[in-house]
Amino acid sequence: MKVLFMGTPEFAAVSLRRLAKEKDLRISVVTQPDRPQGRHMILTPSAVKKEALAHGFPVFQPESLKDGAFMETLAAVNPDLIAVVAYGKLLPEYILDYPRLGCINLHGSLLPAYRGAAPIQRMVMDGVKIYGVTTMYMGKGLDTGDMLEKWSARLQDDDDFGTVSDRLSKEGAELLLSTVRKAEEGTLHPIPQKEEEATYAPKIGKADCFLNFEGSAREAHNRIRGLFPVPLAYTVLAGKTLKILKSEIDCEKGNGEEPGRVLHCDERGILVACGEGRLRLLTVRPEGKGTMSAADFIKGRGILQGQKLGH
RNA sequence: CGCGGGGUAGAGCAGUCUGGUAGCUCGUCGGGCUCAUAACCCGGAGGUCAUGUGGUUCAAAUCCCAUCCCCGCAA
Repeated sequence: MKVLFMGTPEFAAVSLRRLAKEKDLRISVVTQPDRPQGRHMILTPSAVKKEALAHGFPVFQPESLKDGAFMETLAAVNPDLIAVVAYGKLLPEYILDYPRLGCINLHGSLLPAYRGAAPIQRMVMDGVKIYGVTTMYMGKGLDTGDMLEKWSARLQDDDDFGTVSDRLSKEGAELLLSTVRKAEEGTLHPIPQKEEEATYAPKIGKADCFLNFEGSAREAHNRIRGLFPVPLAYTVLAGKTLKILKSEIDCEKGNGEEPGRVLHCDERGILVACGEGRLRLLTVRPEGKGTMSAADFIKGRGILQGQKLGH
């Protein structure tokens, strides 16, 4: 069976790696063009491209899917099925209609909740009870297609974006393979999404990462772990950004203290008043410095107690 | 070559502008105080100041040059 795999980040590369173990699949890969990335704007290939090259799969990196050039590529590859995982662009209708067995997408949430670009971060930031992944036939809209298979688990207190993403990429890869096999056999049972239950998970922006402690301690804690290990939540201390990597909830009840005020500093961390409850910062990264425990941050910088975080 | 901050004792920092004996907080080791202690007091050990056996100088953590590494912004 000829499969065209479309994906870009590491989350997608895990699925590609899994499919690559299936010797009967003839895989071609489409991924985003290399982009200048990082501190020195170095042209960097996507995680999926690296994975594809490691297996010797043909790789295509069209700037656009809408012009004629990609039509020729599609015709040349002539896939029986297209598998899409976090590719980063909506597919035009002619592609959706092309493969005989359809276009199957792996999405990082339990649809119809958290449609969109950043479902995993948003699930953790919202502190959902159950998280999961869904495979679906791709529709014209954003993550609107009929659902095929799901996998889910309970969100643990110590989970963060990193652990959940890691788990979902692995379980999602198995789920995608399962769905691909069932598509091949013709044993899938598509279930339409209930539009009225749909929610959206837009891309994470800078504003999503800012923490001013005005919400509850639990909200702040969920934001911090939902953004760990990237791109990280941050606040502002004395005019400089302070990234926050780890935290714990000290208490959840309101106590009328000014949000963002540093109440106490000791070897356990930095205790901060929130709109509701108190949060203890455990691991931070000051501007221009490396990651350090909050206790280390306190040393050498004098007392932080009474200072205000967030502006 | 996108812009910028940083690399000093096990950890976190000051000292660099204005070259001249290596400092602070904590940890660690020893001693003291105490019914006792994570508290307090006294003392000790621990540093080629990222790298170059680079340049300038009577003298370099400090000024100049090159390289490596970490981080913030931007994308």
